Amino acid sequence: MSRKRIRDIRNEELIEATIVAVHKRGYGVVTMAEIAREAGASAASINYYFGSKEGLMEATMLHLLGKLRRAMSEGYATARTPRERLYAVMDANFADGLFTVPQCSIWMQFWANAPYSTRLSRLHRINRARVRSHFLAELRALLPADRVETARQALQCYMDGVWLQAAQSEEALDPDEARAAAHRVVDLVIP
Amino acid sequence: MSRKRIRDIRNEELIEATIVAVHKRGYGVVTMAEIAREAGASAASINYYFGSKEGLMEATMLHLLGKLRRAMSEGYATARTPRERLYAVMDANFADGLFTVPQCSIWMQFWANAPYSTRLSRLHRINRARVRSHFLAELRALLPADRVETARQALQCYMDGVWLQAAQSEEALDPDEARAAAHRVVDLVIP
DNA sequence: AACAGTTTTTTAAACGACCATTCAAGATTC
DNA sequence: GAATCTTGAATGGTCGTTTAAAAAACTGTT
Repeated sequence: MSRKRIRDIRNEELIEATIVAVHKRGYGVVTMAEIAREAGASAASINYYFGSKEGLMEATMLHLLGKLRRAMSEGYATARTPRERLYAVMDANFADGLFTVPQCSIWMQFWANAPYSTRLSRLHRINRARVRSHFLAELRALLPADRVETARQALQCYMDGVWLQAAQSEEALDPDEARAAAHRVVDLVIP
Repeated sequence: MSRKRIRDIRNEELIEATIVAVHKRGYGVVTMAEIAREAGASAASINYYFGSKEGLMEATMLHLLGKLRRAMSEGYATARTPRERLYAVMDANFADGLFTVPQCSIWMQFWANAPYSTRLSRLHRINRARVRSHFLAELRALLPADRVETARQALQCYMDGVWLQAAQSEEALDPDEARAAAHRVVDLVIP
């Protein structure tokens, strides 16, 4: 039990260090040594835990996807109407613990690199399909059928676009404001 | 004059090869040798023309930005009403010669890497500001002042989001359909 | 509490591969 | 014959991964 715990703690620490290091230096050029320094460990120990650099990156992506999935489940649990659930999908993407520059940044990097890794692109496709089906389910209850698809594209692309911009930001983000803006966009699309 | 011509031809060829090679292999991992092979030249000759890998990448980005700027100017020239000009901004982003998988892909890669290069991020900021001011100018003529900013965010982020998705596509893109979808989104936001 | 044996964790150093860039010599164009 | 262009080979450096050995953590026994 205690043995298991150590492994989990190290995993978490190394993944957090990966997020920070990738944000600081960029996915393409960050080195194992830099990630290790960020975590106060050695490059060799990262390989001990994750097998390879690619394994570390995949684990980091899984970690972020899990965070996003949990944030969305929580929101869904309390939302009662289709519109509230639509807000909830948005809010999950702009949740306090998720909508930070380093995380938007690393998400962008993964996104850009997903086409070159079958494992990453698989994770990516699954996540996108889930968001998509959530949007469709709620929009069908709010709009006539012939306007659902356009609204879905508008909202889903909006979310992606906000993250894309956020990754470029030089100041800290304001999740509250982001959620408020997202609600305004929802209200614009579905009066 | 003829000497000048050769240099221009080579520049163009090498930049096109760069776009294809970066699309195939990824910005972070593509090598000079791969770009050279794509162009049917040697890695050394790329350095002869562009000085360094970073110089080549910057020139490629400038090339793409120029394309986008020209596409937008053309559209603006014929558009007569604010709504038509709004369509024109969208159409420029989804123009036939621009909205292809390799170009969306490389754009994404540059985007992801812009924060780590002062030169790239500068180009990026300038382009974004120009698109933004175009949007604002037209939207102010179409909407009450208190709804302009929300509409601008919705449309600009939508554009970014579409590119982001397009970069992941495994099939060829359909610029016609993309423009039609963009028009529908404009109509959704500005009834 | 102390100790010896076992397992898990850590890292310094070595390895091997890869890559951007330079350079000098040759090819091409004017 | 001079200027421009091209490239094979050499250079110098970087990085991911492996390895072997040490350190630390744990276990059961006395």
